[in-house]
Amino acid sequence: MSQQFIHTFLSVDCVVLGFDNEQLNALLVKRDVSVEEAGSLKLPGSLIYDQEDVDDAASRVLFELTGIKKMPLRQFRCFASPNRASRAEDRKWLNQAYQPNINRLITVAYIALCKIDRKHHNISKYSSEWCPLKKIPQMPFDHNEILLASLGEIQKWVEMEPSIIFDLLPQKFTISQLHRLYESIYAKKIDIRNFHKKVAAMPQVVALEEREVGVAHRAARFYKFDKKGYSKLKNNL
Amino acid sequence: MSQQFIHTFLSVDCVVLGFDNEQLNALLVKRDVSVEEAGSLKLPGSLIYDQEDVDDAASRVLFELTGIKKMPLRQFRCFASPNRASRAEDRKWLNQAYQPNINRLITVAYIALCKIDRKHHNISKYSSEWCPLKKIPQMPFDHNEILLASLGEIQKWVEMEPSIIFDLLPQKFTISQLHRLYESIYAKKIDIRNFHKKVAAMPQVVALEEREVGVAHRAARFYKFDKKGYSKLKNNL
DNA sequence: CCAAAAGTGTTAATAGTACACCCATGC
DNA sequence: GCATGGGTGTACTATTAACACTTTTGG
Repeated sequence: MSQQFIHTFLSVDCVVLGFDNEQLNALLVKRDVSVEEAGSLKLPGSLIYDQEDVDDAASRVLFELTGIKKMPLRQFRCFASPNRASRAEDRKWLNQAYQPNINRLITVAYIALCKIDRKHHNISKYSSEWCPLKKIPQMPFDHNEILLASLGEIQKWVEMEPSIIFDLLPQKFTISQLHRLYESIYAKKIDIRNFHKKVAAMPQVVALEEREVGVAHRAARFYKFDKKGYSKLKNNL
Repeated sequence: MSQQFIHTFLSVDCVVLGFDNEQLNALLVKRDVSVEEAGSLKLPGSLIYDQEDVDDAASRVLFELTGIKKMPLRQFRCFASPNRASRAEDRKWLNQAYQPNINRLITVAYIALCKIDRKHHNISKYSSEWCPLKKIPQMPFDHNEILLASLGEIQKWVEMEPSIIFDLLPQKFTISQLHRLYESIYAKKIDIRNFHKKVAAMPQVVALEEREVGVAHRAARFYKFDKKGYSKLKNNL
């Protein structure tokens, strides 16, 4: 009776998104062993420890693989198809990277938003790199599926908690950066005049005196996200 | 090295909500062994099988414990605190119900919406019963926490996919039933006249000729949810 | 002076909110 | 005839969507 129940390893995988003023990028790690068949780039992820909550594991793994700390991480789904780790090359890699005879692997997927200029040290045996969403290669396991699913989640997340979008932008940003970011996330055109109006109505976005320099057109004004103003706003609801 | 990674059982737990024209109820199961310390009512849930996806496991477990089939089930979070199954009475029950030495248990939580008049057979060694949300007892593991978390999810779910709310109502329902249901889910008063207007603007809610009989006041009109009209509407977007 | 992106207002349509009285029925 | 819940309309406000030209700057 008892062996019919699953007894398994559990992993976390993180979809870390960054914005390069043009498009959304995902942070992928390069595996040191060459498993060409399934591609060597994958989502940052690893097995969780024995006495560890999954949420803690996600933070830890992200730090270990990319050097990134204190990222807002959001759990969004458990991927548990019985076949998700059954391709020969994936099993081979699991055996090399962890231990033999991992028969099945269930993963809990997370999303995180990251400033793309943030340094991601290459701490471990992995190196990490930003990859534009349009150029995502074939990845091992169901990582392509996980990434795809995460894109729907981020829209919902931003709608629920609009302030997180500023985690994708540098400290100082222009309205058009913010505009392009909104257009990327919602994957649609947003009228620029209505957008200015909308931003003007956000007390947490404050204009700075500083402007762009050295651009071959009218210099754009910089804005910053005012966390304090934002929490005040929230508390007054 | 390898023993630091978790190697664990995995369960699913389902929060099944029903509406009795007054308030939301959760479907709980009664355990056959008496574990009084932690209460004998719990969320329907069980371990998943070796070759089973978690989503499939949720449907199966719900059927096995309550007799309910083909419920829209929505995964909403993985609960994995290292201590969630470490209370002595919970471990004792796990040992009795499944097998000895389950050291830790990670669960994937689901929400489902159910017509409360739907018969839930008492198929297994469990019997199931509806329990008003205001009278939920102390439950084992972190089931109280899971139930609480699910209530936030259902609001979001209904906003995203309003048609699911009709899964909580009988085939024929009155506007005030629907009204009370909205008020329960959003936990706030909704103006009845504006509500009538809102319902009138929903092409998928169609008025029937039939009315209530034998009530000590003006008889209310019945309405039904027109699935076809609804999908047509969605496809035209 | 030209290319390139920044910045700026008005109007119309839609959705949401507030609010109070008469109607039908059983007892 | 009275208690109980069913059903109805209007006016105000807020939000969203559509739409085009002038400004600044570097080259």
